[in-house]
Amino acid sequence: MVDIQFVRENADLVQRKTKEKGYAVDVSKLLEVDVERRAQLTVTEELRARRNALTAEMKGARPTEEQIERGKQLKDEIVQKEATLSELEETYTQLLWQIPNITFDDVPLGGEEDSVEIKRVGDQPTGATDHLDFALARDWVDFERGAKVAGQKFYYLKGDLALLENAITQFALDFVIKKGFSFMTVPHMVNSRTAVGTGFAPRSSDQSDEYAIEGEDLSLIATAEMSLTGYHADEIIDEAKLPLLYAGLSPCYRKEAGAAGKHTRGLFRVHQFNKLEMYAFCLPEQSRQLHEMILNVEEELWQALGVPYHVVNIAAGDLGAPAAKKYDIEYWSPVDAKYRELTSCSNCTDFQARNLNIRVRRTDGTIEILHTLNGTAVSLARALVAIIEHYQTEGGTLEVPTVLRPYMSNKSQI
RNA sequence: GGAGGGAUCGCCUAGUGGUCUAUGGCGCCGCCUUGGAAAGGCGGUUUGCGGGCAACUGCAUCGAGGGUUCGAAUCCCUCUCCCUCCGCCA
Repeated sequence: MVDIQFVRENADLVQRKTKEKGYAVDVSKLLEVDVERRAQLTVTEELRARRNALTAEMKGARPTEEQIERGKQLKDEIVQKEATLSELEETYTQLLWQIPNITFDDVPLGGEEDSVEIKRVGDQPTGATDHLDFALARDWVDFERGAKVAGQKFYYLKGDLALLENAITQFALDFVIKKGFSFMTVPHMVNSRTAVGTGFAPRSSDQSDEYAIEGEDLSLIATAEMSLTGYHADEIIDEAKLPLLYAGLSPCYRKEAGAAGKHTRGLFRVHQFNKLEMYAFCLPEQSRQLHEMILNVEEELWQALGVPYHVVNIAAGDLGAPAAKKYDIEYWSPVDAKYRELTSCSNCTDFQARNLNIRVRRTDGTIEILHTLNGTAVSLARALVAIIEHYQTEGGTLEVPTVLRPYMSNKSQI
């Protein structure tokens, strides 16, 4: 959620930014409820103060009938006021949680088409075999049996392709560790507080892209970002320890509801894939720079893998609620002759951190909400698509990118 | 999955209905003392939301939520997590 203090002081700005992101939220209604709620809170607190005073008065001696009678009356009033208060709180919270994170001013306005290319690296070759046809011909992937065993969009990776996935993972892992990220494996399920707090599940309603475990307060993670964000929930971290850089490896589970019509062939959009995610907890004043740093790591990594790409500054209307700004790296697809999403890198500022109560204690003792960022190092299924499209040879084999060879028994071809 | 025991302000800890506006110790901060330090003494030290220029002050917070009561850290219920034992098991 956003900072209510900020909303109070910048109502017009918040309303505008919210609209730009495509959210229909009545900010003035929220502020109205906020005022009511605070007034009710004051009244309730005064009554509680009177109750406390009465209790103090009764200390030591046996309470008189008159005192108990006064206490009973106070209690009734308090119960009444508290009921009204909690109703107001609920309305208030509901409205507040509808407001998405405030975008930075360098985020382009508009929808998906309005995202801005800010950089292009590599050339734009065309004419390659589709990754699925290529992989099927080598018996590297089996969607039919995936469907038999689990359902549509589940798959087996086999043989050298499975080994290649492993090699990419190892390479990327070594790469980000050198960049200062601490590796960790993470829970593959999270509770609803974490799912909601990270912005992946709505606060009330089961409309979610996550797979929920029936009868449990658990969902399969859609990304390690969820587990990584929750890692420091309810903690106050000393300023000197920031930024904290983590890299989490996990499978990602997505229902991909509503993905019909989008590019869905083969491994590009599936229900389950592995991903190595970079994550940062940092001081508010560090997050802009760290965002660029994480993007830079992504770029270096994909340059090392030799895949042409461009970087896109995602437009406001295409941003998720938690992000203040997001860069996507899209690789050039020689099959489709266009750029396709490969990685993503978001600055969520204090939005997720406020939800999950993650704070920093400054050296002067003050406490504030810290900032969080996340960025894909490699999303393995898509990485395989990109590499198959770019490294196929005329002989029908796949050249192994140079940097991956040490992780592939030094093979140059598979 | 079963049985039992736990969860208190950074850490340890006292606390079975009003003297808890939560004890004591450790750590930390400030002051006194000192040539300087240590020891010692005095004071302070959870977090959140309010009021006040400030000194200061109100409410909440003893794992979470609900209940009983004039009054709950304390009693009751539900849940979460931790420990021990049993069962199961990579």
